[in-house]
Amino acid sequence: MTERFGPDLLRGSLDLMVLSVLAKESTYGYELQQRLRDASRELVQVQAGTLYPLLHRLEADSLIRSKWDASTGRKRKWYELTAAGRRRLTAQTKEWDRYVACIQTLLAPLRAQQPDPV
Amino acid sequence: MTERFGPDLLRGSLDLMVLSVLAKESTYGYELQQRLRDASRELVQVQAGTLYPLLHRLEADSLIRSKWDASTGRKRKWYELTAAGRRRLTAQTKEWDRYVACIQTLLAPLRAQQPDPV
DNA sequence: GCCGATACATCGCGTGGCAATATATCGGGC
DNA sequence: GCCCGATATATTGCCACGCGATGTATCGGC
Repeated sequence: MTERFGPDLLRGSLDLMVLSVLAKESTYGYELQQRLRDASRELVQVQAGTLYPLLHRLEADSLIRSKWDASTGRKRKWYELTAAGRRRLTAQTKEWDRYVACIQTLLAPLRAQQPDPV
Repeated sequence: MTERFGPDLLRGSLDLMVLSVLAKESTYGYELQQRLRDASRELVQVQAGTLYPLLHRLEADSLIRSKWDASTGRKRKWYELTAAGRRRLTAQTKEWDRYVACIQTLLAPLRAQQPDPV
């Protein structure tokens, strides 16, 4: 039962995660939160005070688009990716991969010294 | 010629990078900066205004230890890892690996949709 | 002597995750 | 009918930290 990831780690890729969830399927804030929690085995627990401002920010940047809808029973704010959002997602994924590869290289000699436990 | 990584990305792993450099070899601030720059092909360019406070922070947490020395020609503040620093490095590396694996899982369905260009 | 590289330091700014708090609605148990 | 916990969104203030700007000092080459 490992702890959830700290704020500094999340900072680098929360946007990416949210965009990727919305790329799979349009949804609303609260469910998005559950989705991230479940898909990460409780490791990514985005707080409400983080998520909603984040969504507003993405919308202000026209990366996502929102629409209030109560037809599914409850009044919810549904979000979907825009074309710009999809482009950003692609770019951000590439950026993330580059970053991971970079750190991997930096840590490589260290791992050689202390071989990783399989 | 890709751009250097943004502040939000670095936030998650700058400590880790600095600790890993010092694990290989004790050194001083300015050279540490060059080492990171070179080892990352210019992608990680830690600013002086970031590096020095960071080193002070690590030292305050007893993860590194410093010593002024001018015997190599110039007056420099040399840093080396403490035992606690080595332990932290190990822990932080594990945390990083877990995090990367987690994001990898979240992004997996996306990559399946849009297969990565070899 | 001047200038650029080396070397360390500090300040103020902006960003963004977080806890706390607020508000409203819904369904189930009693 | 009423209460309570889950659902659902929003805002506020706090704090950590990367960054640009700026300051200071030393060294070597021209």
